[in-house]
Amino acid sequence: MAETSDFKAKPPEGIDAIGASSEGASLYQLIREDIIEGRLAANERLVVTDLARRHGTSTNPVREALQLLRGEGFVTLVPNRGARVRPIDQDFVRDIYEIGVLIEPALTRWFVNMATVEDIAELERIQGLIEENNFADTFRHSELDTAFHTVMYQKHYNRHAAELWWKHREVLRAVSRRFNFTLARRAAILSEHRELIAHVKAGNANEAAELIARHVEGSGRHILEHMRARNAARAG
Amino acid sequence: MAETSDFKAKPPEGIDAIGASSEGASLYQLIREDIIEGRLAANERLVVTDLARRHGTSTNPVREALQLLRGEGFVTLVPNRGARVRPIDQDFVRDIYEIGVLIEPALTRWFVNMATVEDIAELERIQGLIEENNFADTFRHSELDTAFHTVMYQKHYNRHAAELWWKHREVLRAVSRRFNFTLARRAAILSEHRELIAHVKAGNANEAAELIARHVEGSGRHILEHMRARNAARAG
DNA sequence: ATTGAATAAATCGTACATTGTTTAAAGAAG
DNA sequence: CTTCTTTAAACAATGTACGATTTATTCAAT
Repeated sequence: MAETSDFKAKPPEGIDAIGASSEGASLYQLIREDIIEGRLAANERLVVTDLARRHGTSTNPVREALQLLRGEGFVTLVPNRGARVRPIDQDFVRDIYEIGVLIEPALTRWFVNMATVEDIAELERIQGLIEENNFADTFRHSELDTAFHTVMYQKHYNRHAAELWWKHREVLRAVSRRFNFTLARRAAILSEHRELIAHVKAGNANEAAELIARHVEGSGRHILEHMRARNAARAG
Repeated sequence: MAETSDFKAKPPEGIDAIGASSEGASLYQLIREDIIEGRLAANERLVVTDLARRHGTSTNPVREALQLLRGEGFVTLVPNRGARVRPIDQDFVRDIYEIGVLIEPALTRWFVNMATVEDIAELERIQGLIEENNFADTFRHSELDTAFHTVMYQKHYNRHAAELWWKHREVLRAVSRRFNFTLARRAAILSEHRELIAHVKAGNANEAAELIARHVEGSGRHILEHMRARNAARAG
């Protein structure tokens, strides 16, 4: 019933019901995307009047969007000196994937103990689509992969943890979109997902948690290596 | 040399260099305090014009402060319907202390491997003050206890994790300020701190991490039990 | 009692005034 | 002539005021 196109990755239930003013909401999203997609350079100044002109609004919605982004950590503000893009650099990526390594195993452990037949079927269905796609369309892979993990975390009782995961996920997804998956990483992703499903079916919570720790660790390292390579290429 | 009064708990280095406008900054802090201290009821409406009048400013700084608070998760906003206080209830507390249980052991493990003689001396000094105070002044205990853990986490390379810890810590501190420590909890805190110092001295990272997990778990449960008791008292 | 229009209230966007910061040019000292 | 200081003007952030739009409330009529 759920079809291919359903996989525009959406946040888990009850998360991030964006509530800025209508103008502000879109502004927030636009600026935020520009930051995590890398269209705005690290530490670039965000001049309120410029942004307002560019988006055809007055300054007030821009100011509110910037405060919102500051609260979420994507922008730094110095009094009377305005806002700057918080750099999404290697440190940033390392910080958040390391937090993922700590949190996701706990979320996974709970999921394994609570998973229904439908949950497992859904995992297998998505995994089927992932293997069918087989990294041909990397964007699609990213969406499917996110959907896979969302199935596991979306019902978790700890909404803070799930929300944190989602926020970090969005950043990592945006960053990794700039790179290609290595063959080794592709193989690891597929086998780890399959193994994970097996653990879920068997109810092996601890094994699943351990596996997810490795999975997240591997994903994080993969992204970091790509970033390092690109930085080296730029420097050289 | 550092004296008693030094222990107004301050955030670790490089964290939360508050950067709203001067008016906005104080507004942000005031509203935020009102929320986590419980002076503003759960789900209470935050009317911009009221807040502006009450604090003697115009509406714009208030709006920006609210967006900032929304970004940090203390306020919910619905377009065209304004802001409400996000309830800091048992779920909220459980969520964030559980995240602490996952993150703090990792921070601790790193600290144990990196601790200098000065770090350990500082821990012992603070622990001395904690035992000297012996919960006579509960506010002072709270400050000292926070300082104790800040020594461990402030130098950690993962600024995101440290920042997260600090944000959660502030909330838990505010909530627990409304309750008294049980005798059992007092004993546990003192002995766990002493044991922790011993582990740090011996370089037992794993034991220290395990201990911190128990420590945070115990602290969280303690707060939750108090909240439950009070809710029961209110209902009955 | 329920619906619907009138009224009140609050949010949201725009425009503007004020204050602080940055830049660049002119002048003084070496 | 170069370098440093001073100063003024452009620039941008912050705060205020106000009108427009949306939502909530009241009260009358069926």
